[in-house]
Amino acid sequence: MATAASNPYSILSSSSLVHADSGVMQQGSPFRNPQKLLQSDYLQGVPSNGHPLGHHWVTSLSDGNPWSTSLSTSPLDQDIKPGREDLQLGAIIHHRSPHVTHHSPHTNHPNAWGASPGHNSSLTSSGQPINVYSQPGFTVSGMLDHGGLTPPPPSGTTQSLHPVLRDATDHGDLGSHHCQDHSDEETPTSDELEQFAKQFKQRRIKLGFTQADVGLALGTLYGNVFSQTTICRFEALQLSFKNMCKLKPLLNKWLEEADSSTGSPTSIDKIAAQGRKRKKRTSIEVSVKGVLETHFLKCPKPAAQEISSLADSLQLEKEVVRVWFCNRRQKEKRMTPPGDTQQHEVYSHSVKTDTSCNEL
DNA sequence: ATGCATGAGGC
DNA sequence: CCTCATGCATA
Repeated sequence: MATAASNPYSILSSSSLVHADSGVMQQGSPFRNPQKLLQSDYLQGVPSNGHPLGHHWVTSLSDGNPWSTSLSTSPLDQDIKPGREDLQLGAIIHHRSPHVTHHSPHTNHPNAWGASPGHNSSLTSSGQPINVYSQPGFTVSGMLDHGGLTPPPPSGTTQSLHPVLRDATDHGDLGSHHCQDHSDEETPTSDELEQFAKQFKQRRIKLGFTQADVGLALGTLYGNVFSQTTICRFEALQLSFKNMCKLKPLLNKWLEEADSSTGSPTSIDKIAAQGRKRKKRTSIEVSVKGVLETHFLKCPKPAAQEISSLADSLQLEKEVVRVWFCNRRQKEKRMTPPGDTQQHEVYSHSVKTDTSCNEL
């Protein structure tokens, strides 16, 4: 509690220490499946029970369902913004392509991910001609077909996420001519992404690269640097559908590059790690998290004032609480819903049917 | 592998 | 203030 009480940012006075130790590529853990959900991962798995897969997430979020609403809500597809990194030193000539990943301008609201069980039919809201060429279930994974180097993908996994995978061929309202000539440019299906992520990971490990290596390689090869975190999340399908789609082509290219080059000097230049004032990460105690969780179940989107009072009672900064809710919501929207395969017992917390959760 | 955080866009 | 993409720092 007191750890983050009023601790300002770490000062970077004249003795600005540059910890360039970030070069340590430690984990090369070739084994997957460590351990999952260590904390109470809750999950609003309502008492519906029913599903053998038991993943029935986000039903409670009324407006948070991106698989149909959010994607189409965006007036325009946000294209990639190159200048995200703020390196103030011009010593490094970091040349980057203006828009390398500019593939699908719009018309990509594949909502193929986890359509809410209530079957939302919200596309074609503006009457735009959407015709996705994606096959449900299996598609031609036309990637890396280099000789017989690739082992057969373990396609027999029981962990199938997203039970409700609506196929694009189902659209019959505007001349649904499902042509299947897509490979990697068009929006893939969630299943495709899942397969790719899995293959990607195993190839990466076989080739002896760490997640961090890949992230850096992407930067040098295509101008988009990514962190270990992002690569990790990609492999674990913990990104939003849209985000996954964006990253897939890049990773695909890296994969081709990597396995075509036998022992090539994948030397990458490290861009200077710029020191920025970052707030010390607040460590929220488990008990406090439990309280926040409870509140989240009641109301995932508390009003500002409610956040304030909550923060006050928990002795946390308001900003911390606000951010917690933001992150919690974001987490809810990830591709892999918590506990898709192993659904443990969820405590049936009687959620208030009451839509308003303000108590002030 | 993940929790908390930053920041750009958008209402 | 929110969402969304992304990452430092940490368990």
